[in-house]
Amino acid sequence: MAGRDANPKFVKPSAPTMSDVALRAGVSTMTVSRALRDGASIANDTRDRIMKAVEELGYVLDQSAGSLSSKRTGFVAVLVPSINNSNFADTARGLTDAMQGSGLQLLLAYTEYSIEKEEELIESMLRRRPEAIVVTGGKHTPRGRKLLENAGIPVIETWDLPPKPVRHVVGFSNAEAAEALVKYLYHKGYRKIGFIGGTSNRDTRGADRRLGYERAMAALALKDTRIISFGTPPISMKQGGEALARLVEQWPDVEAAICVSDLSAFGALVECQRRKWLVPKRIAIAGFGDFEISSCSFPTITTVSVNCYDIGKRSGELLLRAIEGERADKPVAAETIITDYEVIARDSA
Amino acid sequence: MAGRDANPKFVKPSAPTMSDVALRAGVSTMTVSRALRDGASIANDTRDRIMKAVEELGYVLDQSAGSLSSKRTGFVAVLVPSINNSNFADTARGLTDAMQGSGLQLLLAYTEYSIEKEEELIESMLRRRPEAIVVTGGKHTPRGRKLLENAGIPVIETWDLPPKPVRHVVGFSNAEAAEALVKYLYHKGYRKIGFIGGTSNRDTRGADRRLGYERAMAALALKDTRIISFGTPPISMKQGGEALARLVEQWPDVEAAICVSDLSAFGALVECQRRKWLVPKRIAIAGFGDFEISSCSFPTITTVSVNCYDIGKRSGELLLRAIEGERADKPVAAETIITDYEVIARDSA
DNA sequence: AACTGCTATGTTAGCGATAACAACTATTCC
DNA sequence: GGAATAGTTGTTATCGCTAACATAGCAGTT
Repeated sequence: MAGRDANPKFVKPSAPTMSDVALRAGVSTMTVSRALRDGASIANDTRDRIMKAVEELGYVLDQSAGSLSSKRTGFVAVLVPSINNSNFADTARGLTDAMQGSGLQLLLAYTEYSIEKEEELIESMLRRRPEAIVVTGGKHTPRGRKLLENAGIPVIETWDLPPKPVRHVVGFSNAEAAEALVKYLYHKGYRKIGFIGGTSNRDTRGADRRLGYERAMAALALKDTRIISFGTPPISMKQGGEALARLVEQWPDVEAAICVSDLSAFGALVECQRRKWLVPKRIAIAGFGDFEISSCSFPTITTVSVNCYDIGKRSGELLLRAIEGERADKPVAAETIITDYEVIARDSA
Repeated sequence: MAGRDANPKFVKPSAPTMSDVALRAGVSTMTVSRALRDGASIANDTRDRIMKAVEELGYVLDQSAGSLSSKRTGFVAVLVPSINNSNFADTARGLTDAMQGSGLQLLLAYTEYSIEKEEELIESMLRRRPEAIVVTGGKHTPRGRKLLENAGIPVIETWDLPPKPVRHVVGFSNAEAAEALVKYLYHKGYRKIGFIGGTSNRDTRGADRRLGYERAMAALALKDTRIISFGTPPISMKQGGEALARLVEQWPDVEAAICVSDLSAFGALVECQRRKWLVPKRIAIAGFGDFEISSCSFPTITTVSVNCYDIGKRSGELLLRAIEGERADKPVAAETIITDYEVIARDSA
């Protein structure tokens, strides 16, 4: 036995192709092709014979060959900043769910919050000839944007409301949502409100939230902004804690802290617990994103819920319509879907 | 202008192909093909001319066509139970990082903790002719397993140590890790130790951890196991809290609770805070997975760190070697890489 | 001058499937 | 009975690229 396998002329048997199946079932490859998709008219016994041959040979359709001739790859490219962020993971899940049963396959990649990396990924994704592409945010490198514009496929920008969208948009205004949060705190009586975020503008959504904070403060005639920029975005729980420490050190009178995300808000909250400070009595804390932890921590964290899952779901639905439109040579008009956000009042502020 | 566009005979210009580039640069397609990959010998001015044509036409290589002829798709299929779990997200990140610059593209999908769904996904992944496939866990449907065995590509099972692996393995024994945690608690003086997990065996790693708990209890001659099964796995923070409530209701004397994951452990911890119970004085709490929250909560949570990122990273490295082996027609021998786990003693137990 | 060896390019023949059309059977209907 | 119709199956020609081999040109060697 071993000797036979050790045959120096032994060649690895290549995977069976459609012709192998056709030969075995006594039909043409075209008939096999039809049998393996639904919708085609095939005699029942022919189909059975083909399926038997498929089974016996362990044949698996080669879709890359198929898509070359059909010009439909069935791919949808999706770029998110990070997958280690449950917000974007939720969006990815929404997309996946929306595409269930459509035969479409997600091509997922992470930009690591960098538009240069995004440009690179857009190009490598386009090489796979996706039928649509979903990106996060509306800020791209010039070449990145050009690649998207010339891709000849539906493009969806998410998680933002770009002033000049490439085509479709599913998102919300991060600035506006942050403003709403400031106004909520104002309404609750807080005046000396601080903001905790990352150091750079790499995370454009984070930067927009800070902008919203500043705008709202100005609108409410609260002149003294208190901004702590700390850590490379996205900032972690731990960094949120450190940032809080800096905030209260720099402005001991601060009454409330808005954090760029719930993760940093939780870190800030824990820092307070460590100091045995009562939240919100000693200082109020608010987050952004409505992560699971905010509804579960003690005290629960006031935050802005942004329907991450919905962004994905509705992008998926839009994308199905858009792909259908392309296939039927009737491109759908550019759409902008604005998703809800909502200030979730909880115990921390 | 509008009139010209409205031309009923207007046909959407199809994307430029390699021949368009070749024509424009005055070379053959083969030369273009060579110019677009590195490593081939090309005169500098020819390459420049080609690149100029590429630029002008906005040409993007069609890799699906290329891989048909080269028989290298550059895809690596990865199946994880869920992407909304930072443990698996970390593994995915490790894989991505390991594959940086290799030109390989991840095909990621979620099994939702179901091996039936996994089977379905294995098949649809194989249709894309990946060059390797990474799955989570060692338990598959019979057909799923057969598909993996006959795929003719390197297979890596992760996050587990299957008794009969398909081929390569990168993981650790969840049961053993849970045992280690029980022994740690025993060492700290706890005897009445409970376990909190999900209801079904769908999450096989969760089930293995429970098994390890039971084995360790038996080994330590602690006859009374206290197991709460609650919620569909993976159980959430909130469910962890409810499960703790049930645990102490059913066994008021319980001294320590091991939770199937850090998320449920945090939920349990917060439930204690809500009751104003001191942790670990009133009851000790331990988790599993070393999620960020465990190092950041107050008190910090004792847990088992399982090197999720490393599982991905090392899988990626193994996979690169294995793919290289296949390409060179020298398949690498089956490998089992056992990753570390470590009980992280913190404040909650 | 003839040979070797190297680099740069072209030619031909697929890769494995599907689109589009052709053709062949039954069946139905008048 | 013959035409029209519907349902099945086959034929041919790609899809856009790359492997493998062929070839041309040139430098260096003897």
